[in-house]
Amino acid sequence: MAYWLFKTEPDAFSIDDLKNAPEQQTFWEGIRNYQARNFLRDEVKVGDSVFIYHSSCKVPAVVGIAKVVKAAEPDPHQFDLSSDYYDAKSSTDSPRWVGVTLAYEQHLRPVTLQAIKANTALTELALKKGGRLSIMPIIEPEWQIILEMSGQS
DNA sequence: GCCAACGTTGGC
DNA sequence: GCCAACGTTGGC
Repeated sequence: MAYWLFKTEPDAFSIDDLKNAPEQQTFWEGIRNYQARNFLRDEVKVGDSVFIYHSSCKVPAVVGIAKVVKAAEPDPHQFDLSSDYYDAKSSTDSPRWVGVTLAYEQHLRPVTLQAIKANTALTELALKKGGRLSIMPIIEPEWQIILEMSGQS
């Protein structure tokens, strides 16, 4: 059982989109970064908990929680010529990119990047290090701290 | 829209 | 396999 933070641009796909999706689930598509891919493929497991983080928006923040309901499988967009995520160097024999399926759990009172940066108890969080990673691990104590910061625990 | 930080690419 | 150039990300 592990904890993760997934970034998303709310203009493209927000926590509300996840909540409103069929069965409140979505295939987390379009990860095109090797480090993030390796996490998805090797370490993200069914049952893991995920903070949804909104980036590239007015108030970057952790806005909710989702659960992993399906382990990594090939991202079909990499084979779709008409997709922005198309990758000519990937093949169906050995797909380069994968995605997992997430299920909506709950909204949180947003925990802003500003607040996260200001919290000296959060020392390990990759977000603080200006990481551009779209998927990053969170250690359990820091997951709890962020939960408490949102007023839930 | 700027810019810093980081990842990826490609020449050698 | 190094490293410079280039592209992308994402906060401000």
